[in-house]
Amino acid sequence: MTKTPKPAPRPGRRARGSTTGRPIMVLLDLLGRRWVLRILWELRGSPLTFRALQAACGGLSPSVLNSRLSELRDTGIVEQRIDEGYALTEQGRELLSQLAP
Amino acid sequence: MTKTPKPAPRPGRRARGSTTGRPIMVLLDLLGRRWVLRILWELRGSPLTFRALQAACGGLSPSVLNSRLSELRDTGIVEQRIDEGYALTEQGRELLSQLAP
DNA sequence: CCTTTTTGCTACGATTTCAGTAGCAAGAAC
DNA sequence: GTTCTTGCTACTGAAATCGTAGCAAAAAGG
Repeated sequence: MTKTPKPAPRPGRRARGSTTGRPIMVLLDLLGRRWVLRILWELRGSPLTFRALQAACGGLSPSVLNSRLSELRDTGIVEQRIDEGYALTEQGRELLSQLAP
Repeated sequence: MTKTPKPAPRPGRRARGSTTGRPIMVLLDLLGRRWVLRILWELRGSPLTFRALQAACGGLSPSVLNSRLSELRDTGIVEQRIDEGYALTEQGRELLSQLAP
């Protein structure tokens, strides 16, 4: 492929996945992490406890699950409820509805 | 990729949820890999060459890019066109439209 | 022809992330 | 008290990814 029929060369973008300033890139980077989509998918119904969520995801490492849950809590997609476990926030539910695979 | 000729879209074993025969798990697993969502996002417009795609993704490793492109080609989401580079297939475009955040 | 540039892709050590198991503190149930 | 569940941390080996260098083939230009 030699002649790239690109009408306009895209402006040079320096975006390193997680360090970009564009929110869409941040979102893509967050969702692109391992198990994140799966976790959101498992939480789409009712809230799940830590261990129930771990079991639902095929017994992934608790360390990784904890990392993902921390990230998702920091971004306000997932929240922790007393006596219920982890659940999608309103924002997270809205996101998942737009992502519905 | 050093000595892995073509170990299927899944090196090792990561299809835990897919053992139930649910293709949604396979899809979530594929999309959950690093850079996959970003690659699809960059290809949403016009086809890009290998190097253009690499630059668009912030200069990710060519080895990783090649791996992801191979996986996406295997699943029929991305195709390679002569003199155009890589592009979304009709199936890939449909998938992205349902995923559009 | 020949030379230069671009492109697709591979190789490989260094770094980061993940898997897998074990285990602990706190609370509830018994 | 003991037993059970839950949320979570620690640790080690394996795997994925990064970052860079480089090559063969095709195209661009002379």
